[in-house]
Amino acid sequence: MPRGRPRQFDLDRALDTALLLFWRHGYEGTSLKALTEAIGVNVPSLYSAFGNKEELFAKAVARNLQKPASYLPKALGEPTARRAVEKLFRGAINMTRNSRYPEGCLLVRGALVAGPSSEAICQELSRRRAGAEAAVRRRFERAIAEGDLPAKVDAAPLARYIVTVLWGLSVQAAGGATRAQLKEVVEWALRCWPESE
Amino acid sequence: MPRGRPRQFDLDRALDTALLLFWRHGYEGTSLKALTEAIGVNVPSLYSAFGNKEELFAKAVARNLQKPASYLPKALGEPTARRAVEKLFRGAINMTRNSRYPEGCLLVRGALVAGPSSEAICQELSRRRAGAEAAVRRRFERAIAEGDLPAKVDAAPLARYIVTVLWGLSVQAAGGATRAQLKEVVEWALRCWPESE
DNA sequence: ATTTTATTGTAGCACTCGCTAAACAAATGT
DNA sequence: ACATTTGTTTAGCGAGTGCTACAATAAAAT
Repeated sequence: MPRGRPRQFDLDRALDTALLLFWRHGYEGTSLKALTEAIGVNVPSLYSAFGNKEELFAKAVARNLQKPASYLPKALGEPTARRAVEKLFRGAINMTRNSRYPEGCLLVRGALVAGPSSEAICQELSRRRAGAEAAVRRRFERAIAEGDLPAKVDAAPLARYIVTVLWGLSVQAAGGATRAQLKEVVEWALRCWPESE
Repeated sequence: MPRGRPRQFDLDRALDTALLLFWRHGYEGTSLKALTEAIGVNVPSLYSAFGNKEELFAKAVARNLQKPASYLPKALGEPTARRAVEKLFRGAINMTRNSRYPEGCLLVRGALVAGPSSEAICQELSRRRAGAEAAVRRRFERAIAEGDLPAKVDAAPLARYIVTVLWGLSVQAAGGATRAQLKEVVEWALRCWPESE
């Protein structure tokens, strides 16, 4: 056991409920009062554990990518690019319309825009989205090298298209689109797939 | 001339600068102080002219649809559904990457999520997005009735797919995507067009 | 000239924001 | 027993939030 007084709340549980709040109301829409009340802890305890609101948000984003959004790396592990994208979309819909989570992706809901004081948050999320896009692009580059995708296909624009649909699905989900409706969108989105022509 | 002391600022100009601020920083990220300073007017004048912050936002949204986002009804007036969608995407990119405007669409940037006090704003924007989707759907229904689109095509899912890409483009633009990159996305998005099969 | 009507400027309301200093409490180390 | 370390509690800071009461001002109506 460590030296001083033991912490009276679970760090991971606290981070999970913080994640849910940020996910639902966004960075600016989530107040410290809401956070501390939901976690059941006082403000200084939260600060000594996670730093400040900005750091807490960053850690919540990291946790989001490890747990609820872990479908992305898993999907990209599929043997073919086509199946990877299918699983990617399926995973997105699964997370995006899940009773345990808010509708849509934290990377889109968290802070697409913000006041002058929270611009760093926007940029952080923007980088994360770009990271997801890059991961998809690398998977397509591999698929091209393996002959899985036609050599004439350019990986970067295709990846950008796929994640554009992905972010669009988040907006739709945030607006109340049902799982079936999102599936229909994915069906249309996949009709342009290179192999099918 | 009306009865009392004449207003010393232009209502439309004020609404335009309010629109730009809401557009850039979102509803929650735009403070009354920022609004009044940018417009060059005191708080009570703003309130007597527009009501409160929420009403001002609603009027800014309405103005946005009349001016910067007027490309939507114009695009849907094109003779064929295919050309309508092409013009829709082109108009969206034009607005979304325009030096005069923030990057992306107000309907997505304004308030995708919000704190408990601003949920009405989210719903308002959600309704507006649904309205845009419905307009596209009706255009497709007309196209099907005219034989412009194959009869087996279902208008609603196709419209939902198109606007999903549209909202996705807004997220991409907000993240710094260039005009050329967005055009590449649109190219991919249009490859699934029914006629092309 | 006076009254009426509407906007403007000043000041400040009650409240929330993110955040922190200081005292108290509970564990370990010597 | 005592000091040390660490977390919790209480209380409150300064700044900012949306909003409004009130008096001063500028026009039209009488």
